[in-house]
Amino acid sequence: MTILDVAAEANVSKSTVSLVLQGSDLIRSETAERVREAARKLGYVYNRRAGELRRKSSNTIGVVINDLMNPFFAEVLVGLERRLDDAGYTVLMAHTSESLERQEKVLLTMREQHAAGIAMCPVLGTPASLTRTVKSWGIPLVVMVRTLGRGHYDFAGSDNSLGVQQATAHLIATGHRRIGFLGGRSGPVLDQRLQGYKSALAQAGIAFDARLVFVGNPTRAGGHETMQALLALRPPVKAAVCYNDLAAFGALSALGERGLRAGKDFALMGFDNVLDAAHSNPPLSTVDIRPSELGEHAAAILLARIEAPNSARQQYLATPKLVLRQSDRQRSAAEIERAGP
Amino acid sequence: MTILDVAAEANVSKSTVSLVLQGSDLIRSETAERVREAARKLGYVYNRRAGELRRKSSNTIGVVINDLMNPFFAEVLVGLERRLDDAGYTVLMAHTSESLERQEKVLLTMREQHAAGIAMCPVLGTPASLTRTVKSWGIPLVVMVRTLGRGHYDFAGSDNSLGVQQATAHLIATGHRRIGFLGGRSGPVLDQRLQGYKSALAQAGIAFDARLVFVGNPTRAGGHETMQALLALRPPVKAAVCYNDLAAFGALSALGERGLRAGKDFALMGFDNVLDAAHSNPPLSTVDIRPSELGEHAAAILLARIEAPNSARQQYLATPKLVLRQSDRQRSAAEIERAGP
DNA sequence: CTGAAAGCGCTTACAG
DNA sequence: CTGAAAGCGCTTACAG
Repeated sequence: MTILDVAAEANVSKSTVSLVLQGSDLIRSETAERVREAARKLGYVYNRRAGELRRKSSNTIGVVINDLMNPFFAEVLVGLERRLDDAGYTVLMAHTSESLERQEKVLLTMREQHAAGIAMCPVLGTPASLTRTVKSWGIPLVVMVRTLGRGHYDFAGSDNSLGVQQATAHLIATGHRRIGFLGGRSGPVLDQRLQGYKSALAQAGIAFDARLVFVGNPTRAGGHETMQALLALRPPVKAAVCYNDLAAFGALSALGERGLRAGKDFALMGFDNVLDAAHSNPPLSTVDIRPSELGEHAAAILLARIEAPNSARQQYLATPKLVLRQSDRQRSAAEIERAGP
Repeated sequence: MTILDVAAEANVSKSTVSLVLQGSDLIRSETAERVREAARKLGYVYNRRAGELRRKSSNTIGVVINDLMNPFFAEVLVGLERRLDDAGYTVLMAHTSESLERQEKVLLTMREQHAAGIAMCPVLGTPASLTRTVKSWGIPLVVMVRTLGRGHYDFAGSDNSLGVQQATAHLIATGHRRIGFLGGRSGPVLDQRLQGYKSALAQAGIAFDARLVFVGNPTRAGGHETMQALLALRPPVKAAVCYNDLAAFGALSALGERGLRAGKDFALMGFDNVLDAAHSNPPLSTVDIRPSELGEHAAAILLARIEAPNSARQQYLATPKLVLRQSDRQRSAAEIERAGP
């Protein structure tokens, strides 16, 4: 079932069929209608592969995600996909599970498929040179969430430093001076967020205390563990900002196990504002970087790059916005101090 | 940069290059090595599109997911992708957001791309005839999670009725007789789960009370709302089984807002056992259907179907297993009754 | 073991 | 406005 069959059915040449299928206005409308009718009748389906081979173009865009289990990335992906779909592209999704090996494999596949572009959240430990490598393949690339060195590449992410600074400053403003930092694996994002934490402390004239920083996995389990460690400290710490919402959820769970409740006995801030944050127990106060919007911006950047391969470098940095729900509320620090552990 | 360039570089014909690239043993190893060396030197990259066009085969498998924001589906997807990747396939992922229109569009794209197979969680309201339609395209299909009528198609899902029955029976065994059912949008899965709820009640000689069933969205927000509605009932209800974990998380949140805690003041059961359930506040007791394993089984079924298009119908129904963490624990029903609302 | 030739299903100048 | 012809980069019988 090819264009030739349709041509025969409609009594035209295959060029005519091709033109009609592309919506060209070179063809008289009666002829076009006859062709469309024939295609419909025969149940013809376009062979995109053949078309793309000939035209040397592609309408698929590769998206590589490092951790789908984290709702943050799932939300980014959904935004990205929505935008790409609207633009008529198809997404070839690949999941790397933080494995560099898988990432390389996946990138090769996308190259073999002649992806029209690639959007990727690089795996931790990705060499900064990767942006150049992909560029050398002639495939437009947008890096998401995690920066990849100081190179010259399109990027969509968030102002991590500013966000954590705001969260920390908020906690300070409500009376806390000993504030923990929980979760986060080493990488550019952790560096940036810790940076924000430190600068908020500095601005308030509070000395940075490395013993209050607990690095772990940026997962629920990691948040749970690090909160347990934090709670073991004496004198007790009553406030913390988390690397991300996922860690905060784990922290909420650890607090609950001790009979403590964020928003009453403890002040806790997340980061990301994933959808789940609105209905955690208690609802999480966090830093909103609008994940799905981030994905949409990444898509827009990539599409623009495809249009204009040599235009200036593009960048989207979500401006963080505090959203205060319940986990940060509490009795005043003085009250908590009086109440004791 | 094609096979012809490599052929020239290695002083062989392009057929030879093709054979070498396919790992054929028809070629003398010295020649093969020379070819591989030339390819490496020139930075040759295989044009999969051309190869597939000629061979009339494909190594991409379409995966259509209805709701990526639900971690359950994200986990299914991860399992599926892992297995497909191991088998050398590439996944073309599409997200339908419960839109029938998008589902049709996405399916057409997969057809145009000549997907080697399709794995899909159908959107609510998908006509049962879809399985036949896809079959008529000659594309192997495995349906996941939601059944599509009584047709003859490969399926991977879970025994929903049995799972909810176990959860409900567990609550009954711990002394409850008035048990709510929360969340779930109408569709085959809800029917099956409600069925399990009813049969557990029936087995215990408890009359079904429609006023205890609150249907809503199978989301956190839905769980939150329906729990609020349940809590408004008089006399108070102290136990509920949820449509899924997501609804249970929302329910946990609603309880918390009232100063209630599941596992102490209320007995709550989820369904799915998503990763998050281990670290919710409190950790959720639920019905484990091993989501990522479900995805792996779906992949295996699809791969088997691709191998043997005419073999017997395949089916995987995850056997549910109760996992009791904390949300179901509580003072005995008698104690709760005595304590009052 | 290796090469010459046809063909997968399209698109795109080029004539007419 | 429409058709004949070449070609996208591969694979695969078929000779030799």
